[in-house]
Amino acid sequence: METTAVPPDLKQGLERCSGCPIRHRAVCSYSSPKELLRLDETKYYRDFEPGQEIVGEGETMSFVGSIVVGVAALHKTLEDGRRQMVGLLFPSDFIGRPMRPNAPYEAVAVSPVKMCLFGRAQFETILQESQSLERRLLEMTMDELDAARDWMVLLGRKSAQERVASFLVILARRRANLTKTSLANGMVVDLPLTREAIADYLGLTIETVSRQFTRMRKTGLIDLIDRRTLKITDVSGLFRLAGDEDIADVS
Amino acid sequence: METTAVPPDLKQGLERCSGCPIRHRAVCSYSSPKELLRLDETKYYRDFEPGQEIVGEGETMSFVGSIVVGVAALHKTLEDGRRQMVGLLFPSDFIGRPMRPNAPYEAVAVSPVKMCLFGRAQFETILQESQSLERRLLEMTMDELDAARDWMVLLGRKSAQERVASFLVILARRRANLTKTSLANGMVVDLPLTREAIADYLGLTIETVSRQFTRMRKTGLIDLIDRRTLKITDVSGLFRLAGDEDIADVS
DNA sequence: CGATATTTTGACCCGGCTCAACCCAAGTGG
DNA sequence: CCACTTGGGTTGAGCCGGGTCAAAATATCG
Repeated sequence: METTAVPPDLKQGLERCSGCPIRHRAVCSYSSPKELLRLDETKYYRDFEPGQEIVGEGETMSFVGSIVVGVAALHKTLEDGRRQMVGLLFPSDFIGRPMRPNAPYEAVAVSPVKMCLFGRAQFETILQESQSLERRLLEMTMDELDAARDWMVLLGRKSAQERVASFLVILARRRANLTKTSLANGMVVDLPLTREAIADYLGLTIETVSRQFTRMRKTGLIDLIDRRTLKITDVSGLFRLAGDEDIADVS
Repeated sequence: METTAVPPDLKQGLERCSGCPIRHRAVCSYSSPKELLRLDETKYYRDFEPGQEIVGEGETMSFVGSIVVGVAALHKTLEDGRRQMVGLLFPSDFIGRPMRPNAPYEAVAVSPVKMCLFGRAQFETILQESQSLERRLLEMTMDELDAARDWMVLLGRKSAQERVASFLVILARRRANLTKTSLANGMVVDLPLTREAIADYLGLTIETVSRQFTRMRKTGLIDLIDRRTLKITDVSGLFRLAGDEDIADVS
């Protein structure tokens, strides 16, 4: 139960948990200073290149952990190659499920990713003894379930146009939260995903995604700055298109 | 902390928790006899008619609890009336999320439903103090999340034919588990849902669902016995159509 | 037995998929 | 420095699966 067998240089670069950028939002956010010390001893960091696989579909996971920096995607694939994204993870999101050795999906780094990891067995042991970790994990799982259900509505009932609009709204919301600016016309959003990944997210083809973008440009809802950046020129129009959002907090 | 204000006759019919049909699978399945006593004191039963609303979308829930008998569905609805089912609940499944007062979906009884309920605030109190309840709730939430993600693949990438096949496979699996018989040709499955509910489940229209059923009848995959019952005449064919299942356990 | 709800079937249409060409930016090596 | 490749993105033409609308068939229920 000492420091685990991790190359010491991996411990460099990022310091103790107390200074961790996701300290207050990740699975450890309810942990006491004492518990944090224990996690501190056990954790290690690992980096992933864009496109690099974090775990394969069906594979046994040797670790679980949180995204500290970057974006990762969870995919499921049918035998004939059709793919559907089933999770999009940002810093502070957790990958891996205690008590469930096998990943039911593939996890891939979308941008350069830094993860804070724990050996799965070790994490399970800690979890057994920690009410606060378990509580937070329950909360985060419920949030993911809520997101998954909104996503199901999108996939089951929305048109291509509405799907793309919803996707942009999600990104804009996220960004507004993070930067604590309000959603406003002229807001610049950068797309963390390629067209292909967006298509996988939305249950569409890349061609359709592309067409919807240009259509929204022609309608004056958005400005395409470059392939990874766009400006929302008509927030309320976009929200109306997306369909299911509380327009309430568009100020 | 006594018995809550519930008409005493509701306490009849179903006895103490120890004899409860879902005792070993519900949220309370990890609870000690001592904890069970506490739950026993707090719980009450309530019945819902088919079609009756259990909670409305966005409504504040005054209770949480488990389905003891029957089937319930969770729906989300867009402003223009398009509906998508986002959850299908059977006995032992749990409705309501601690620490989240508002339901993000509508819950409706599909068949006559008997629920074992707790006041939401009371349940939250008990949950604070109970590792075993919380652990089980976490497990169940993760299971739901897994199901939701399979469902997303269905909605995002499968054809109408594949969706209906997948739906039947899910029902057949469930039934095989419950009755402990293996999946076999000639297995009779009863549909707990109307065509409309099936369509909502699958992200299709009732017409398409109907057409796919008759198509599968003509192909010799199934026999339609009556509108709520069918016989699977070609299990492996059905599984192949469904596409993503481990055909492994078709014996 | 009429009356109403559910399901099936048919005819037609359209949104999004397929296939293919083209564009554009960023390497890469001669 | 330029020709060539390479990978992502856009655009166009045509098709088809599943939606829409309408009507017939089949329960279900007083």
